[in-house]
Amino acid sequence: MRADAQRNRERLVEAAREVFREQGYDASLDEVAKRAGVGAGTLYRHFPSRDVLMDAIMQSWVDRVNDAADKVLVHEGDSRELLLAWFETYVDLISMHKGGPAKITSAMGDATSPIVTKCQVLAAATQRVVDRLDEVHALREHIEVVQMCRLVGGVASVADNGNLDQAAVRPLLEVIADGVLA
Amino acid sequence: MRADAQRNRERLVEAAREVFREQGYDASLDEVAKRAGVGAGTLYRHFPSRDVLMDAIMQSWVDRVNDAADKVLVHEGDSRELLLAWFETYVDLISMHKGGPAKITSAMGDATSPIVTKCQVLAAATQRVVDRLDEVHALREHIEVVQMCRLVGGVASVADNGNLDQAAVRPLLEVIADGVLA
DNA sequence: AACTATACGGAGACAGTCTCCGTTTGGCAA
DNA sequence: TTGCCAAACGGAGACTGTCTCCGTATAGTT
Repeated sequence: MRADAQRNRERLVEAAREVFREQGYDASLDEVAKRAGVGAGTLYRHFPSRDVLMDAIMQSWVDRVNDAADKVLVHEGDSRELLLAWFETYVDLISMHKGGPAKITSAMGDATSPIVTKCQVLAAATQRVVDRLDEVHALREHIEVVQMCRLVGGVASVADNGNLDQAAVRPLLEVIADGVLA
Repeated sequence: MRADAQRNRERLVEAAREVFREQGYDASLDEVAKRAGVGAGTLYRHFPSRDVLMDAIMQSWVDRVNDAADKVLVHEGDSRELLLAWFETYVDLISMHKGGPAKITSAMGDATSPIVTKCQVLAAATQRVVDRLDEVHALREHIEVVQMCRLVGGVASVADNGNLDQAAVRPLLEVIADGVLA
């Protein structure tokens, strides 16, 4: 890749991160281009769709997911507490931008989505938590990781749309936790 | 209201019902006006926002919610089956248009939303089911109806966004049911 | 039939998406 | 160093959807 292309790409990702954080996932892409100091054509050449741009933004996010899972797993406490701690972390992780929870959760299990790799990271992290719980046979049988992600993602979507705070989300996560525990 | 205004209003509601069913909640409002054979101004005078139009469309839907609750409540079976039957019905009811589940669920508990009355109907129907279950002390304590609506609404939103079929939704509802049952 | 409050319609301002194509430039080969 | 050209740029503009404004039409009254 040519040096100017590389530079513009980075500028675009940085601008997008900024604009999406400020205005949510539906922010204007022309605004992103403007803020990056490039033409609209350049943006669409690098990132043919909003989702592809989203995916690029999230490169660094992958590390954060894994760190967060590490952190939760060293925690002590019973199975329910561990699971709830992960659920709350999960909600935080996918709620970076307005519209993010719905976006990510709908891509969960869709192999053609531009952000599959990100979903896989999230699913893998959740799998680590599930493995830990399986060691002590804490979970009901036949529960799949994808299903847990959908359930928690659903709660996060509702919270995102309805501007619910953590206190309102907590009891919902408790119901799900109790539902998946044996 | 003048007779022509009345007529146009009805035409608009009918056209909107049609267009939303075909194209989902994000369909073009100018398209609705066109299909109704009126100007855009007329549409916006009658219905200042998409939500207000949505609310008008749903007038007849209210009856269907109550009928559906009646139907579920005469059903025999244990508490879990009753609850699951209602959850599945609930998902169907709020999934009339693409984007509907998220819309309705985010309005749940927001007193300023133009579709509050519709949410109240839904919550009241759910309350009837909850009352029945409380008779036999089937539910865990401290679970609020709004929370159940949010949980099931979350699943419906995810299913709507990700095009999940009933078979994929069922296990998610089971987890929620097991989580709220004592 | 005349009057007027009410309602209508659609042109057009505005905003966002995305493409097309003339122009510029980075990097390489001579 | 120079010349070349594939690669990349930029932004005008086509297109779509939202919503308003105001000149025009008419329902209902007197």
